[in-house]
Amino acid sequence: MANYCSPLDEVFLALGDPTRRAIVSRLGTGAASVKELAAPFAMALPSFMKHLGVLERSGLIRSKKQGRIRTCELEPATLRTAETWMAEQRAMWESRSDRLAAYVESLHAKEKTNGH
Amino acid sequence: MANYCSPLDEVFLALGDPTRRAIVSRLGTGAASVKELAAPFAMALPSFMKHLGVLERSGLIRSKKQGRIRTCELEPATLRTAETWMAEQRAMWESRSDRLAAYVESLHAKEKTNGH
DNA sequence: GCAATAGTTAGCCATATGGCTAACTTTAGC
DNA sequence: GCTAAAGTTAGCCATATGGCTAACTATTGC
Repeated sequence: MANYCSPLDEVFLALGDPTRRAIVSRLGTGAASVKELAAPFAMALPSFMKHLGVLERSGLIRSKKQGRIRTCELEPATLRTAETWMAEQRAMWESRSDRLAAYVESLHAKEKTNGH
Repeated sequence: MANYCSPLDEVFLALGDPTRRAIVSRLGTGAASVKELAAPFAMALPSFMKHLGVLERSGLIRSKKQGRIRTCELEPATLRTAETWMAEQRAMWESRSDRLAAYVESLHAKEKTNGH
């Protein structure tokens, strides 16, 4: 709560685009240069660089330049924070629905002892 | 790949806002009316309704109106699809880094047998 | 050292997002 | 049936996003 611009904002926003998810996917198989990453996309380089910018700002990827080549790499820890948030939500929902199921169960049991 | 506007787009975009994540969090504890949901936020109702609209469009929540009250509820299956995508990415990255570790390990072993 | 390669910067454009107010529409309650 | 409550619709505004072209910078390789 009191999320005054959480890093999660940037992470989820970054993942909310198919191009960027594809980049993350690709980087899951190993580091790559900007040119390699851009190759599959029918998009001008500057447009593509913006996507990389968003990903890097979010912390999902890291990059460094050696000579004229910039190499990008996944930062799995960041992906992890998002996964964790979602797991927490699911846990909350599941514990609640477990209690609900237990309650419904207890109603059934009561009904039975009442011979109804 | 070939993500011509995947539902994941909407889901991740929806989660990329603290207000909307808070709503999801709140709904994890049980269904609620629009007014109840809106109460914690210093925001005009129409603005708040837009957030609900985004969440519903993404499939993360469901709502129905009875009388003058609209009740919103979490759709955990949708949250699940996003969690699954992330788990897949992690799996990919981990299997790759496992192979990498194994490779490094094999190099060490080789070095050892070479008496170096 | 000159040309090609790999990025980068600047600036334009259309559309989407996230906020607002004001006015309207149903219900629910007295 | 009139008022208050709970949403909804319409329309405005500023900023962000995602795309482009054109022009520039810095390395590399011959």
